[in-house]
Amino acid sequence: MATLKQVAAHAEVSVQTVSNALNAPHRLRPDTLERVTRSIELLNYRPNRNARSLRTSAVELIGYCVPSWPDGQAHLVMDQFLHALCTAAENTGRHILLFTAPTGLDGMPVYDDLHARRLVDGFVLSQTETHDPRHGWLKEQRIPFVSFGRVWQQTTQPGPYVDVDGASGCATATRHLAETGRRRIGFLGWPRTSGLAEDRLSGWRRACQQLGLPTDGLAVHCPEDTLDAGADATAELLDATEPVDGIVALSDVLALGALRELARRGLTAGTDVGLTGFDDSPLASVVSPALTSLRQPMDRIATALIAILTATPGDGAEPAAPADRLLQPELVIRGSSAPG
Amino acid sequence: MATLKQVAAHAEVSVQTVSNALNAPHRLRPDTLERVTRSIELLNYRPNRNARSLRTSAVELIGYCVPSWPDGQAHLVMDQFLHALCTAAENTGRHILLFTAPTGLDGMPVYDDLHARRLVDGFVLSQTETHDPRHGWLKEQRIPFVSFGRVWQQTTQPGPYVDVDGASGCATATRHLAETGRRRIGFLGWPRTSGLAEDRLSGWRRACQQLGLPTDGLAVHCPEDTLDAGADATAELLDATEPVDGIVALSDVLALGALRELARRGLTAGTDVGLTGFDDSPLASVVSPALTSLRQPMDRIATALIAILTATPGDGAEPAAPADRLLQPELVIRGSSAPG
DNA sequence: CTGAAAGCGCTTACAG
DNA sequence: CTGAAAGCGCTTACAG
Repeated sequence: MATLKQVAAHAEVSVQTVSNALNAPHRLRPDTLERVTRSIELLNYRPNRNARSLRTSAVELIGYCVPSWPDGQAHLVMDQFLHALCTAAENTGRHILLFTAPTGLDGMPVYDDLHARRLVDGFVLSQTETHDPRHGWLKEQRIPFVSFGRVWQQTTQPGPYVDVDGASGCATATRHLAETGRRRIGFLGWPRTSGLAEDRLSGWRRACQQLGLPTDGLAVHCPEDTLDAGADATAELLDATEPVDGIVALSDVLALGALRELARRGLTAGTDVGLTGFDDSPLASVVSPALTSLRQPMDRIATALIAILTATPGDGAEPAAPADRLLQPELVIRGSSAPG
Repeated sequence: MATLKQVAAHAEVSVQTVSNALNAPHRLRPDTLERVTRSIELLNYRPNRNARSLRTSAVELIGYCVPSWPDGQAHLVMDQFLHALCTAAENTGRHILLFTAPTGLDGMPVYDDLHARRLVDGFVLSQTETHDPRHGWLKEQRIPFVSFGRVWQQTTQPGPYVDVDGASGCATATRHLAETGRRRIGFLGWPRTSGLAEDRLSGWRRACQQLGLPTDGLAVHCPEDTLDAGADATAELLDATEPVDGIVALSDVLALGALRELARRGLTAGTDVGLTGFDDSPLASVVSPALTSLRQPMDRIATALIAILTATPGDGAEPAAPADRLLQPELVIRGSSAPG
């Protein structure tokens, strides 16, 4: 492995000049730059990142805690997110360092340690929970971070974030069902203690109200995000005196539960009942009829996360406008919401 | 941030002694160690990893290329694999660095660069293709790596690997179907140019022969790993003069295609036809009936990968026996193979 | 068992 | 525009 010194000797300049050729080429005279560049290529020189990091105390590495899930509950769009995050990081010359940590406050010593030992410059948080305690802790420790997802605090969000506009997404899905002729559209949600659930619910309610459609008794709060819960809630909506003809589900899993319950009753999604999910997970295109779902714009999310995390205070690209932090999901229309 | 120097001053010893307290505590007198340890804790000292890496030229980081998939084709068990890999790496004091690269030989400059700049010590390869060119290239460059998956070369495997015993797994699945009363068991595979497909096919064939069951005309090679391909192949097996009553599918996706085709014909998996998949992906437990599938032992795979990659030549833990490199998948039995 | 010193490979004021 | 020198925070032979 060639070093800076060897390149300098080969090009007959000082090491400082070689360093400049790499990091501030405009400081060199064109002919010097040319000569140094040739030596660099000839010797196949690559700067040692550890030496650089030691000097600059920036490692260009971003920590991401790989979520663990209770048995079977896979994170269905994680590979999309990770790929997007990786690409966005690489576009700024950085990389993602993966680690595991206990959930909640118990995991914070791990974050602290990675930062203190200078394995990472900062963190991207995801799997953000309602009232997630990590954000406040990191902020207090002055450890750089950015969150995918809001903590849904009453007060202000502790630290920067990017999120998907779930309310707007569910409103879009609701309007879509209305446009395909549905007049009684139910909502499959989670318990109201979840900020995310509340947000998506509000979008459905707002759209219904604007369209003059009923909402009373049409929102069911599933105790957990499982097929069974989704199926049970769907049964409830179908057994009502006035059954629904459309269902906006807060997640693909709940929507799949709805799909199962419909099939069990001999009903067809898309024909008898319009149905939409959320996340556009791999499950959505696998079922039959395929599931209409709201896709999170992972590339834009990742780019925004990295941009915020790596923004140097005072470079003008300061506090992103709220609109930049709340990205719109895209409705991917499939058979489950075909015109009835 | 406290440095070694500051800790040394506080404990009234040399920096060398503090370093030893951390890396070779047995060299210190107990009372010295005690005093130094107290200073370390008091000052909340954490060794700077960059300085250490610069000196030792080992970064304790392992590169993993996050796969990108053509639209929709998600890597359904990637989150399981990544979590296991992360945990295994952390158990040896290491971490995973994520990166993206073009597939095949085109990506090798990225690997080379990460290694040359000392961002990683080596690589874990997955998504190993039949005749994967990466292995030979890395070996030639003397860049440390270990592969999840075999390259299926005629000659010897270039470099160390860990893999799942697909042949044995499919034999197990076949015997399982036979035990539940199936007598005519088909196989849903991929084209025979795939080493992995050939391996799994051989397990099915071997088991059928041992059980005295027919195999002639019962293996279908699906052109691609999609639901449609699986459904078409299943139709072929069911439309034969003597239709099958059992199906071993090489992947969960193909099995899901089979499930769809069965349902379309009013047949029920588990009752009319026994069916198994491979991977135990999140899809398996979501469909109805749920899919019996072969689960890859991710924790053991990851542990073996890291152990092989980080084995220092000459520490006795040398060449793993073939048995340690070929792990057995576990048959997770669900409704699709319920006794008929 | 403990310490003084060199050095890993860079970057960065500071001179010239 | 270019160079000599200091220093980032560690570890590692080498003495004592």
